[in-house]
Amino acid sequence: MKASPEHFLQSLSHIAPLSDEARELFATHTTSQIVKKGDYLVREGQRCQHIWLIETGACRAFQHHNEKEINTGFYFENTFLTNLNSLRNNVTADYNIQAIEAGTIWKWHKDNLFSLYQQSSEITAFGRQWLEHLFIEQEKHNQWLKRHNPEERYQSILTTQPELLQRVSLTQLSSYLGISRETLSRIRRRLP
Amino acid sequence: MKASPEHFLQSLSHIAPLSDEARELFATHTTSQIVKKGDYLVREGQRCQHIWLIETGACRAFQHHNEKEINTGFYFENTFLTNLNSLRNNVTADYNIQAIEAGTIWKWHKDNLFSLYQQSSEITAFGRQWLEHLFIEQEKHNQWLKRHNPEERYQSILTTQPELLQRVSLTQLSSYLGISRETLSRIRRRLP
DNA sequence: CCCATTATGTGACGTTTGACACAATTGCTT
DNA sequence: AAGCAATTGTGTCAAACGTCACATAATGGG
Repeated sequence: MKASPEHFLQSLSHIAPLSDEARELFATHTTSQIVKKGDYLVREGQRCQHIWLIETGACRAFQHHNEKEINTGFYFENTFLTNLNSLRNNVTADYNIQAIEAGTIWKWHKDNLFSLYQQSSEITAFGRQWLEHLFIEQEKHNQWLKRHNPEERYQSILTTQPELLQRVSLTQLSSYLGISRETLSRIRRRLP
Repeated sequence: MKASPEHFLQSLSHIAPLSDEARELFATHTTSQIVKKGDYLVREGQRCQHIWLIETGACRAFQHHNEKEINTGFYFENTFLTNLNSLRNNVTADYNIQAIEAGTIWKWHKDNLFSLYQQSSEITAFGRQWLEHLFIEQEKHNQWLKRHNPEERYQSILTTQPELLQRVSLTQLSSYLGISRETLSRIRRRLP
């Protein structure tokens, strides 16, 4: 099997199933792209035109605020990412998406995506279910932020996504946790 | 036109259009319900079986944590609400949905909803677009929590959703802002 | 392999927040 | 209208956090 996103889409079947035909249709409209560390997929102020699927590598979403960078999400292999607000509502992006590791990604132009939705009700159903999944994750993240204090948030990263610490700098992680770099450093010192 | 959710669905057309036929199909599978202040639509530990549409009144989503209540969302007229994780994945709910004002709501059972998705690709497309909208709102809310300090968060509520202060207690609002009741009280004192 | 650059740790200090206790106010019920 | 319960405000104090400054460690390019 030549490299393609089809294998990934199949692995998603527990979240949102797709027939072989729909998967192939989806895969024929994508192109591969190599990204270097630091490359931007979208910048604040631009209009986002694609959705991406990370084959290898990692990306972050962040926005500038008061001379600092606020990291709002980290994305790794086999995840979709896009600036949905910009893509869907044709407005300028209010956050950046940047590669933090070199790698390769698949991309779909939004015109192709919308066309696929119209061609295949199965792909639309896939989109709905995928968005349900995304929404639920986002809602959980939201509750997590409000329910836990900084130390608890760091602890839960340690236990539930330890790989994050291997692939993301502590400076980036600190703003994701909603605290300063120094506070994160001190939390790490006083934990086992 | 007799009371029905159809009028509301039409008003959503800028977010997600529905034909007259699909709207009517959607509306024929709903039932009306009267809720009193304090009624629960879902409790933690139960399985959520419905989606609701608020015609009049207001609801909140909250979870218990360390003897306190963390409010994670407030919902008013003409908005859908459900515990999507519980509804979709058939797991027990990890947060409550409760009416905070008396009113009337429309409800759809999840079996009906899933059946409607299968009957009408237009309703599936509506679901996808509605979820896109929900995801974007949730994502913005997350960024807002990380970007602003408590005082800025309260300020932005004042300017962008002043009605929230009329319909939600300050105790409830404080946990939504991620701060204690007392801190919110002091922020209010030192602002004009 | 060395040096420059970046990332991370730490000390000091002022500010903010949370927790607890209690007072004042509001709102609802009878 | 009175009285009770719930909500909101406030005083005090300790703990947590942010900021600034600088030290140390790790990384990467030439």
